[in-house]
Amino acid sequence: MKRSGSISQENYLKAIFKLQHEHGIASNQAIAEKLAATPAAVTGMLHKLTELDWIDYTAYQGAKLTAKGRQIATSTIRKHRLWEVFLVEKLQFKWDAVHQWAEELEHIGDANFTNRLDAFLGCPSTDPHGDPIPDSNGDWKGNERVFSADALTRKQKFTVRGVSNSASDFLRHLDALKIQLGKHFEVMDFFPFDGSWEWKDDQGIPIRVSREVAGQLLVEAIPTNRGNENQES
Amino acid sequence: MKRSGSISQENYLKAIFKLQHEHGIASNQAIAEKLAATPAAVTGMLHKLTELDWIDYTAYQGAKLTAKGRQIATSTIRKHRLWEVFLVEKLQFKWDAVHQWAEELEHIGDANFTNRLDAFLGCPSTDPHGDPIPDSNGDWKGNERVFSADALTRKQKFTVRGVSNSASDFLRHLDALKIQLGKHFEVMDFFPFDGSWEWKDDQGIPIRVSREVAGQLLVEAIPTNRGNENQES
DNA sequence: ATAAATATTTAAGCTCACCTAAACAACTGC
DNA sequence: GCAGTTGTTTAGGTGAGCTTAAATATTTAT
Ligand SMILES: [Mn+2]
Ligand SMILES: [Mn+2]
Ligand SMILES: [Mn+2]
Ligand SMILES: [Mn+2]
Repeated sequence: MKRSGSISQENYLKAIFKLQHEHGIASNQAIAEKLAATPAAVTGMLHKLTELDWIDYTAYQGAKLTAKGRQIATSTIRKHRLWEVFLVEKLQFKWDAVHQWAEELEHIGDANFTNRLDAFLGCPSTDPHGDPIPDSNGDWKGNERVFSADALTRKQKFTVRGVSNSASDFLRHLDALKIQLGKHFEVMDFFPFDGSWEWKDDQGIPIRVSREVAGQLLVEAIPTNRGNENQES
Repeated sequence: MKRSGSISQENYLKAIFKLQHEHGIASNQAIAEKLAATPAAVTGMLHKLTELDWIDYTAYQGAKLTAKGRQIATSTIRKHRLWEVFLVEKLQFKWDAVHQWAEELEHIGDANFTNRLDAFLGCPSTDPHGDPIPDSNGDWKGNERVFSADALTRKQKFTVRGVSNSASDFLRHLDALKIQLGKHFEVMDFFPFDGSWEWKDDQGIPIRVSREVAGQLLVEAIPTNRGNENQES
């Protein structure tokens, strides 16, 4: 089996997929920004993707994926995230170094290839940044209990579940703070002056976290034993 | 670190590298055949590679790699063969299915990436087809004791070491004959009529091997205990 | 409602890597 | 040595995916 679309086409579909989730529709400008291209280039490609029936596109309105377009987009995202797991788990890359390579690897391999990679990696459900990995049908279960760390409240215990920004400098900053996915913390204090926090980790070691960091960190609250609000059976 | 050359350029360097080994120089026509392109396309690319100082090229004469060109070529071959090992050993692909994917994967990753992949695979010295894997300096030790199976002699015991043709249909034919790399055989008979052979494997099971198969199979003789000709200390 | 600002499309042109067809150079046979 | 064959290069052109600049559509502000 060959690649569904060209590398460029797959990148467009991926961008449209993500923008559609955020804004309901992908505007020309937003696509252009995400792909570091000019709006003129985007218009041209949107025409081509419309021809291929991978998007529905109305001039001046924006683009939405068709079923086939969505399938290609999610399969590309699946490959991207599986390769990132491979690079971290098997090749020992740091989590801030894998995106650039995954951006190339995601365009290689068919469904059979991807399923073998998936099996080899033990069918992981999230990538090294906490993002969910779609299954071969393009479906995945998001964790609804995850929310941005800037919405935490005092005394709350929580687990770090992901990042909403995968930029290298942010990830390296988290390394410096010894903040890793899966690690447990408790909110000690919040400082309205600058929006910063004091948390303490499972060893009782305190850290200071800026508003910028908390705003891009995804966490899941740990229900307290006595507190029983919003508990799922 | 980014890719040394474009994908197309790397494919040209790889082709020139192999042709140079076979014929001392890479002719326009031979390159064109290997890359399934027209001679006119090759001339154009040879000009570009000359500009980049990756080849020495004299019009109407042919191309030879410079030191830098050789470095890029061997590093691409290294990546190709390491990925083939990965696909067979880790993703359980059959040896006739890996070349197509390696042809794409070989263009991804820098030296650090490749060295990590190499380490993860346990620094293999040959790929699934018995071809040697260059080290990070582009050097490798060929096995001089390897020769084509059609030069075997009666009663000779030998080990299958590689194939000089990696085409899928040939590899699948070897699978059907249960001929695998590393397997031991003994020559039972040779039939000059059609150039075919009878061999028997380490279980004593006899197989018939055609001239076409023997001519593309690489083997290494197993020295007999009493015979001591050409023995290295 | 209209003017200004913003977003999008069209127009023209670029680079890369390829193609075909024609011109040209280099070998080959005698 | 010259004709014919083979191999190579040049000339002209294509398509994908870009660019900038100009034209046009849409949205926002007054
Ligand atoms: Mn990524
Ligand atoms: Mn990509
Ligand atoms: Mn191969
Ligand atoms: Mn290749």
